[in-house]
Amino acid sequence: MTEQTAPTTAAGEPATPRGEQTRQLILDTAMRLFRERGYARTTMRAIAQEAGVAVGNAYYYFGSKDHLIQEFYARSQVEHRAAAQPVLDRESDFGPRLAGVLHAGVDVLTPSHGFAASFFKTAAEPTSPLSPFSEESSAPRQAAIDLFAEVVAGSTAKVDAELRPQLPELLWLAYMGVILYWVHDRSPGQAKTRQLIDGAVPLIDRLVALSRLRVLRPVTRQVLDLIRTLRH
Amino acid sequence: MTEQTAPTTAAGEPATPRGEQTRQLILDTAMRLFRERGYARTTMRAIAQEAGVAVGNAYYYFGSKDHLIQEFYARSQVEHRAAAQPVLDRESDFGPRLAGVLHAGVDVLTPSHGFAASFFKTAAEPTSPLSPFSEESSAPRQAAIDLFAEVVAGSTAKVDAELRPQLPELLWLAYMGVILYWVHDRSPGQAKTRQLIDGAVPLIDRLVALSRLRVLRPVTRQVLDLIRTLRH
DNA sequence: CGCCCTTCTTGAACGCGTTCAAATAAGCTC
DNA sequence: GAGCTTATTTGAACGCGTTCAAGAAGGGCG
Repeated sequence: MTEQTAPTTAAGEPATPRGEQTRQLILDTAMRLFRERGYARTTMRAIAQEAGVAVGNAYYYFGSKDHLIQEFYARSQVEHRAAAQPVLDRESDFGPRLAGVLHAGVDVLTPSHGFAASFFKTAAEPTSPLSPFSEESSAPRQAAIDLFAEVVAGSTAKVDAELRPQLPELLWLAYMGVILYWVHDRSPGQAKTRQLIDGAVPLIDRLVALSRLRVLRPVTRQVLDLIRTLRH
Repeated sequence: MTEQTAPTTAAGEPATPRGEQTRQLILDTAMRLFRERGYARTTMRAIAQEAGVAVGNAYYYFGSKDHLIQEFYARSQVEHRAAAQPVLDRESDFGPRLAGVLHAGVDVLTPSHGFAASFFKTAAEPTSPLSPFSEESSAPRQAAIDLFAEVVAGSTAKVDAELRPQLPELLWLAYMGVILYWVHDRSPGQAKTRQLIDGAVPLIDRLVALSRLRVLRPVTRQVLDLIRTLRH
C-alpha cells in the first residue's frame, strides 16, 4: 500500500509496468528456494505457490526455468562490479588489481556455490541462450569484459601494443576458467580456487610483461593471430 | 537364429549375459535416433518403440537417458584410439604426433557434431557422473590420458624431467579445451577447430621445449607446483 | 458510466523422463 | 518334467517443465 502502484511517467512509456512487483516477487522467491533446496529440487510449482501466484504467471515473466538463472547472472555481474570497486580504487599494480577482481568475483558467487554448480550445465550448453558465449548474454558478458578492461587501463603495467586491445577479453576468458574450476571445486570454502587465483595471477602478470620482449615478439604475434582467427 | 543365444563359458561367469542383445539393440537404436533427430527431440518412448521394447526395459539397461551418452563416450574413445594408431605408427616428432591425435579425435566426433553439442551440457555438470572429471568417467578418462602418454613416450622430444609425468594429463586437458571449442564451433565443417589445433600445437611444442631451459626452470617449477596443488 | 484495448493472471492439460510392482522367461537342480 | 531362483520385460502411474485458451483487472476515452 505504501508503494506506488505502476505509475505512468509524463513520457509515453511506463516507468514501472504494472507487473514489476509480481516479477520481483517471483524472482526473489525463486532465488530463495534455489538457495534453500538447490536448483533441480526447486519446482516451478513450488516457486509459484510460495510466491502466491499461478504457475503460468511465472512463465508470463520468465520464458523458462532457465531464464531465472539468467537473472541470477545479471544480478551477480552487478554485485561483482560493486565488489571490485574498492580494489580498483586502491590498487595500481596489474597483478593485485587482477587478483582482487578475480577474488571479488568468487566472493560474490560463494554463497551460491551449492546451487550454482547444479545449474552450471545449462550455461555450458552451446545452443542455450544462457551460454556465456551466446548472443543473448552479450550484455552481461560485455559488462564483465569491461571490468577487466578497467583492470588493465587503471594499472601501471606496460602492455604490448598489439596485446593491449585483446587483453581484457583474454582476462575474461581466464576468469571463465576460474569459474569452471570453482564450480567443480569441492574443497572446503572452495579454498583451492583461491589458490588457483593466487598461483595463476603472477604467471599471467609475468606473461604480460614478457610479451613486450623483442625476442618473444614473434610468439606474441603468433598467439594473437591465432586468437583473432578463432574469434567469431 | 543364426546367432548364439547367451552361451555360457566354461568358467563361471557368462560371456554374454542373456540381455546383451537387447542392450545393444536399444543402444544402436538410440544412437541412430540421436543422429537423426538430435538428443533433446529423441524421447525414451521413441527409442523403446523403435527398438520394439517397453520403456522400462531401456531403463533396465541404462539408468537414465544420460547414461546412453556415457556409452557414446566410451565408443568414441575406442574409435579415437583406433583412428590415432596410424599417426602413432607413422610420426616420431612430438608436434605432428600431437596434432595427428587431436585431429583424429575431432575426426571421430565430427559426424555427431549436431547432437553432441546438444547434450554437451550434461557432461559439463559437475555433479553428473558424465562429467569428464567425475569418478564414474575415470576409466575412459584414463584411457584418453594414456593415449596422450603414448604421444609423449613415442616421440623423440626431450621433455623436462619434472614436466614429463604431468604432461599426458596436461595434453588431455588441452584436448578437453579443443572439444569445448569444437562444441561451440559453428564454422562450416568445424574448420576453425582445425585451425585451433594447427595453431596451438606449435605453441605447445615450443613451450614443452622451452621448459628445459635453465632460465625458465623456476617458472616451470612454479607452474607444476600449482598444478599439483590444484589436482584433487 | 460504458466501451475497448492492453496487460496480467489463472489452472487444467500435454509430453516428457523416470519408477516400480507385477508378470514372464530362462536356467539350474533334483 | 517340477520346482526354485534369478534375469528380464512390461506398462501404468508419478512428478516435472511447459503451454494455452480463457478470463480478470486496469486504464484511456467518449
